[in-house]
Amino acid sequence: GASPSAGPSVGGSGALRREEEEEGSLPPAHPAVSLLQALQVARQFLLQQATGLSSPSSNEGKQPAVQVPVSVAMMSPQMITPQQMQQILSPPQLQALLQQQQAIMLQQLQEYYKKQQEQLHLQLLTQQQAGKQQPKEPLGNKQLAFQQQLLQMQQLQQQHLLNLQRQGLVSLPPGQGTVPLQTLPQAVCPSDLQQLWKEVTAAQPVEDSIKQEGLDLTTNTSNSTSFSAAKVSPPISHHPLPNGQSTMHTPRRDSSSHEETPGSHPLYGHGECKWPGCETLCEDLGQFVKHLNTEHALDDRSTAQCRVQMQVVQQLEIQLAKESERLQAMMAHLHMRPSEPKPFSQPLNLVSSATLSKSTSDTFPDGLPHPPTSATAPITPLRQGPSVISSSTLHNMGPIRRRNSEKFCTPISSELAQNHEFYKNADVRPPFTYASLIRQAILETPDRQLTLNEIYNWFTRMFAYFRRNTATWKNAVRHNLSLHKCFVRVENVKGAVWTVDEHEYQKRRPPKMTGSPTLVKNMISGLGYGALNASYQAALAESSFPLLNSPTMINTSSASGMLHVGHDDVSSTVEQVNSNGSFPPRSHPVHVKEEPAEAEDDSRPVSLMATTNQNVTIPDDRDLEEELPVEDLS
DNA sequence: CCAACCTTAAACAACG
DNA sequence: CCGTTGTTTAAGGTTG
Repeated sequence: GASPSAGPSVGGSGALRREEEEEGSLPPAHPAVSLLQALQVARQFLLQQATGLSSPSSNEGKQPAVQVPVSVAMMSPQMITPQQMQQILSPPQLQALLQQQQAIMLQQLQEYYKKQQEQLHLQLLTQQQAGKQQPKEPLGNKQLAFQQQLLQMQQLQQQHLLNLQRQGLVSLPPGQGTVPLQTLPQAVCPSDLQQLWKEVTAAQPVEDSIKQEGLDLTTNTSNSTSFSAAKVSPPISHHPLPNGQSTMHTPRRDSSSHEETPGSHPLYGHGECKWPGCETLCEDLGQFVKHLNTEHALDDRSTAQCRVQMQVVQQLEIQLAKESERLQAMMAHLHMRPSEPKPFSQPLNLVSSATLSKSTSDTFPDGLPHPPTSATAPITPLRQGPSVISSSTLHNMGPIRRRNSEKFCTPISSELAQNHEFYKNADVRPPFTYASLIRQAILETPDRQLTLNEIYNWFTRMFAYFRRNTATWKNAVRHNLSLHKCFVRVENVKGAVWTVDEHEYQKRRPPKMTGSPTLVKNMISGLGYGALNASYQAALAESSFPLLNSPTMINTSSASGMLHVGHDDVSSTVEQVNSNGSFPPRSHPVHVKEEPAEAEDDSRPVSLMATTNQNVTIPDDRDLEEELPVEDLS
């Protein structure tokens, strides 16, 4: 019995190590996988809401009890991978296609919304009647569940539309539940509304109208700016519903806030910038506009954010589909027939969403110079998506492993910084390699060293995705730690910690970046338009990046500062930035090798987190756990 | 088609 | 003995 590949090989200590290890790419997500992810997101989302998002996880080791039936994985349909499409089609074709696709998607989505709403209402009505006429105990629970489902649907819709708005996919939803008809921006003609309203209530014709609207979106190619006129409420993405809440919550609630802001901007609300990840305070619209143009111009960062945003939207769409499916199953189970289109009793989000789009696009908030847009202009044919990122988005959402994206387009820290909220809650796989993630985790800490377990915790804390298959990714993490030279293990009092040898880590980057003209070309065609420069900056940023939790800092000081600094000095930059995090100036973070890592207690746990996390849904008990453990040997 | 990368899986050792 | 931490090796997939 000779073991096939048994190779305990005691001797070789790292003999095989390649000198240039990379972290460049991202995980190869298969189409099926991505779908699976989406489904998982949906599930988790629901679970979170359903459980009132209070998961009593006291220790880091245990997962918050979110179990996702693997069975879901079976449901992945066949689909053409974006990658394949990319191979087959030329960039222009791709773009056109993408555009088309989005239009269709939107359209379908809206129809979907509508139908779902109808059905839901029907259900409700039926149920209520039934409930009145007969006590029917057993139905109680189900009904609750139902209503919850309904609420979730609504939320989803809201969220989705908001997201669409945020990225300019949709001009603006007049009603959309959050905006009272009266306060509709001038962009929408009342007449249009009325007509649509009629159609809507007529139930049948609605689809047609929606279709028209959907098409409208596409045809409307000439107008470049989409995120112009809109009074949009700030993303109310996460507000979990109280568990058993049964009443239909009218979206009204935030409508008031809109009315308060006269000449508003979709990205501006409550005195702060609503750009994902950025909560910069701006006193007035003017200031905000200025801020927008300086901080969120067309650069790599914005692009990346846009991409993620698109991802979010996609996830939500899929999620919605999934939930709807589920809902139907539920209804089927309860012997309710979602047929017979019945006029609903109250304005539905979805309806209003369908309403929108029409004329809105040309409206332009006067105060908006819009330099970014102009930069985007070259991409004329595209209109409905953030064209700049569209193609890259294509990569990004699919199975494609865009190794370049990390290096060229999306600095991990930047993307993370802006979207950690997203990754935290959505079960999507972060587009970074394990190596870069690990590094990020380590660099984030004041001492730049973490125990394995702390790294684990960081993963689970920062990414919903990593709350799932722990065995797998933990193994991968360990694997990466061992494999890459840039990760240095340091013996410590309380065990061993891992540090990053920035030098090593950086070592391989330059060759990669300059090394392949193909990549660059690809990138240009993909990202296009001035992204090259951005890529450079991205690489820069990636190399030197710190905390994700303080968006402000990243937005301004680090990002801009970085650009000016020059890539050679990354390390110094790192130092600078990190000093922000308040840690004892350690002269050579890199060569920590033998240090016992004396007293790194620097107890400043929450400080960073506190800045941004208000609405984080996930209770990190481990957070404390993780921060404290350091030996407070007084 | 190949090489380079990355991820995943798994065997195995050292340690507490 | 078990679980964690580290190391290695191998295989499979993607990309250039």
